[in-house]
Amino acid sequence: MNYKDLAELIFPESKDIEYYENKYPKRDLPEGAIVTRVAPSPTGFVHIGGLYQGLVAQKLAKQTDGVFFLRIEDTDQKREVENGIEGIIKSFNEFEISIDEGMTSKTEWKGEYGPYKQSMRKEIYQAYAKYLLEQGKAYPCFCTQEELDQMREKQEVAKIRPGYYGVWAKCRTITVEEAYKKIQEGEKYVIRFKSQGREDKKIKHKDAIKGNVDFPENDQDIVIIKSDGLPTYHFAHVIDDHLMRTTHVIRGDEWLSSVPLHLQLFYELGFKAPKYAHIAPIMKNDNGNKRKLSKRKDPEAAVSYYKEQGIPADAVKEYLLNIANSSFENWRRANKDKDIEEFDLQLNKMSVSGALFDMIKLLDVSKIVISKYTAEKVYEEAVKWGAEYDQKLFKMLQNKEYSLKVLGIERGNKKPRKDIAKWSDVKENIEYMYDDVFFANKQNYEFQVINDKKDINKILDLYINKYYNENDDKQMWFDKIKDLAEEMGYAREVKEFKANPEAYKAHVGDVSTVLRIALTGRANTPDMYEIMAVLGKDSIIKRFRSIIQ
RNA sequence: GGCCCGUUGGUCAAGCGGUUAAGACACCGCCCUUUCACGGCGGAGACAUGGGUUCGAUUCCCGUACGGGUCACCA
Repeated sequence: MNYKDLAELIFPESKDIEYYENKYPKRDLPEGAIVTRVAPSPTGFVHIGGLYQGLVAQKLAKQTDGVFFLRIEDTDQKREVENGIEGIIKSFNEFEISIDEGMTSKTEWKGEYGPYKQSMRKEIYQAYAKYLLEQGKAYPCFCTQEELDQMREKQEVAKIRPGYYGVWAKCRTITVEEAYKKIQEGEKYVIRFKSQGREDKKIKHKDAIKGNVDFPENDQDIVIIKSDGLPTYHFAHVIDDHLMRTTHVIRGDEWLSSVPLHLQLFYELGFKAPKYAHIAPIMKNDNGNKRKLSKRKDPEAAVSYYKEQGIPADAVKEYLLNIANSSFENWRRANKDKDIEEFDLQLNKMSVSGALFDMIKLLDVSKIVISKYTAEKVYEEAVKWGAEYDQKLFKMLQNKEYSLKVLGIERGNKKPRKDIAKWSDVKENIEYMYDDVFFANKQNYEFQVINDKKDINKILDLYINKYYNENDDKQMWFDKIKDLAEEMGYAREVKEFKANPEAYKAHVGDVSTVLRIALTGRANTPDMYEIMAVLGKDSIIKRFRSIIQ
């Protein structure tokens, strides 16, 4: 009896690995094209870090005319959540991080290297496990959880490095006959990889982001096939990225210390190892300590958060690119209207350590992004967001023609306003422009320099009855306000007033402020000429009359 | 604890043996301006620490401190 017999007993149905090697041939791609992937688990939560990694991986593939695919890593059935896969696909769609290959629904995929879901690849992993078994490079292990726990305890007490290795790897020395018998008797087992590594020897690894990193060799006999027949992450990674012909594995740096194991697995299987790029996580300051953005504690860790808040996907991507390559910011300034597709992302310029997530910066980026949108685009996005998250806003925007005018105020010129950072800002920003909303809200007119009731009444009265003409151009319009100021005994120029403050009650700016507050209920607004033009004469008169007593 | 990695203003970060140590966000002031925003100009603010190496270290080496990651039949 030999290894082959044992392998045959364990995986009688498995195909020869040649079958898979032929089925998934080397990709025919141009020189320098890279193949990357994003490989999340369907836990029902899409982390911003996952999106970040996906964005980086996708850009790199696209830049080189390579391939970017989405693989679902669902080998831990305990963690899988209903609609987890759909959620992942939806998120990548919403952020327009398009995949060339991969799952398109829970059961369907596109691409020639599928299935792109690990639970559907069970037989593939088993074929390779069998291949290892046949060569004596893997073996069944019958240790129970309790035995493993006890072993660990002993190791801890004795202050020995924990793990299943060397003399501690009990099942390593079980004879083929014995193992055969146990399996026939129905004993539970896992398949472990028989490591040839030595802890006292070093391996060199050159990471595309972290640079040169030396590690001790792996000497742990890690589990490659769990008792449920599914592979562990390590084994699935090696098999999948080999068969899917991934050239660059871009993943979170929590995997960095597994590199010796992975390299070893690639080597023992006879595969060429891919290049690795380990991305530092996005962190958060928590009482002076840095920690990864946490699913439980930080709402902004979930990609869904950005949608709920109404922060455009474009803005989130720009911010993420900022973190990825700080040169992006300079590029953006020099190329204000270019698509981010044109930015050349470089792995070796990525930070080695994790950046703190900066919401204020994100919002700043977002303001700039939105300031460049057309009124039409702002309108569409705001309506879409409102429909889902804010009915009042949604209703307010029903009149499209009017809303476009409102959203078009000071938009489209060389120095557009930057006062919307997220769609949830829109309502507060423009609600006073809608008569029904304006009059429904209680206005607290807090007049400032000029606060004499009689003067205010007179200013408003004179303005609508004597001065306002909706056909005036901006110059004429402002001259009229100056005339009004003069008539009322206010300085018609601010400079005049400053030069001679004793001569006047106040100045034209203060008169304007009265008009502005009466018109909008607030002291700070965009250009008043444009506001009046959009509101129209009737509304202006109605608003002023409601104040004049 | 072992093993890896990191540490430049509040934050993101350029830098790669000799620099007045960039820039962005945030902050402050001024200008522009009928308000706000935008824009322009200016300001404050940093090389964790101790030893080396060197004519010279933010940059190279070692230690210390601090921070992060990892040590599963989870990914």
